[in-house]
Amino acid sequence: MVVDQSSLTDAEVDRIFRALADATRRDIVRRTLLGEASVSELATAYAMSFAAVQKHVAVLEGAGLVTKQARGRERIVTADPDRIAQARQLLTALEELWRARFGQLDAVLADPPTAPRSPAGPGPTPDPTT
Amino acid sequence: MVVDQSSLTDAEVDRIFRALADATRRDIVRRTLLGEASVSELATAYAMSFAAVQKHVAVLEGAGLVTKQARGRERIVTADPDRIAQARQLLTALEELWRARFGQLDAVLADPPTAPRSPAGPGPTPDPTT
DNA sequence: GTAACGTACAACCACATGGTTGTAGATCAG
DNA sequence: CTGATCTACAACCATGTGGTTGTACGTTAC
Repeated sequence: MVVDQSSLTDAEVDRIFRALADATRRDIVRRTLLGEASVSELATAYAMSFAAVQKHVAVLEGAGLVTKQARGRERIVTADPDRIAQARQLLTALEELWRARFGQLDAVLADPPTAPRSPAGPGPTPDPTT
Repeated sequence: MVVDQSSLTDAEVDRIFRALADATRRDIVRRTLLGEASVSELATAYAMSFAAVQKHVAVLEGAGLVTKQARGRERIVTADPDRIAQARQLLTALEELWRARFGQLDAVLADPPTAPRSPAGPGPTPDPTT
């Protein structure tokens, strides 16, 4: 019932999910959710070059999942929980869409005289040839 | 509170989010959540070749987001809402991780009999010794 | 000032991805 | 059987991705 005003472009959603489709980046999100960390601090945690971690952070930043702020010569990375919530909301919306498939149930309850139909949807009649 | 035993590999999570990082594939998931559809039926909905849609379905299938079942010469595609729920749960876990940053408040409320943990401090003193 | 540190960025490489076309095999309709 | 449909799969191409190394520049420490 919560009408979510996502206002996310397809391209933005692409970037968000793509950014999350990497274990290193998910771990960076975890760490920066728990507490801010500089890029170099993050880099020490992974078996890859500093530049590689830098790129991962850039991908996360491009997806809006983290933000960078300058502090002296360091760049402090902080995760944005709202962005994650938006992503989660997208998945929740999908699940609710699925629920709507059986949601004729509500219609049935509101419309008793209707014959109990199978939730096969607006497709052709199921033809089990097996 | 509900301890979800996802038991998802990093590689699996990668595949799930990567599969969701494409507008066409997300739309296929939507359609097949609402009702089953053959690959050729899906293909008519997009401005690309049948083979391209076939590949998208294969990516979704590889991620476990949809399943294919043979029906005559057609392959019926059906989305798996459980898989989507798993993905959502991963994001929820991240958000809860963030909440933990602001104190064991929830932990205290949800875990009364346990001895009071040492106040890890909600301040910016992260020391994630993995 | 000099050296070390943290970052940015470019160039490069191997490989995956998203698309195409083409060919071939099953299956349904006539 | 013949033809149309649906699918599978291979080959190919352009582009993106994840990693590397190297260089340059601002900032901190001494």
